[in-house]
Amino acid sequence: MAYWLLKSEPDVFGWDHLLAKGAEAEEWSGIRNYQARNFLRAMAVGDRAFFYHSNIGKAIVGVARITRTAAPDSTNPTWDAVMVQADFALNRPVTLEECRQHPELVGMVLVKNPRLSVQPVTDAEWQVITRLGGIV
DNA sequence: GCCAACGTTGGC
DNA sequence: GCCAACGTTGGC
Repeated sequence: MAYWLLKSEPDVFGWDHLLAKGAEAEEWSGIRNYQARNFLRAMAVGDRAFFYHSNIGKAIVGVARITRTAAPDSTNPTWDAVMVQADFALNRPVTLEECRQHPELVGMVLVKNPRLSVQPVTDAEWQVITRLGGIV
């Protein structure tokens, strides 16, 4: 199983919105960047993804699960989208600032390239962040 | 194929 | 609201 990080602007589509969908999956559409698209295509059903809030909060707030591999984006079929479902909330948000400060997280893509909207997360980074945030 | 110009993103 | 960083576009 691979780990990922998905960015969202909470005032557009936030973690609460995904949580509210419960067992219903949401199409992760709107990705218009080749690097991000390639990561979407590398996703497998069952992979986990951190849910990151940019602009407001600037923190990892929850864990989502990939429920469908990449397929044409319904809003623009020349691009791809996966389906995601809320999995667990974190006990507390793990902020970008914390990732910057943490010696094991300074190499994160989130820290090095915060603009990339779909990112890979290493096993080690995943363990550190879930330990920091705590799984509910 | 290079690179300058432009647009977008996101942290501050 | 500003600006730095990055990606994309288009002229050459």
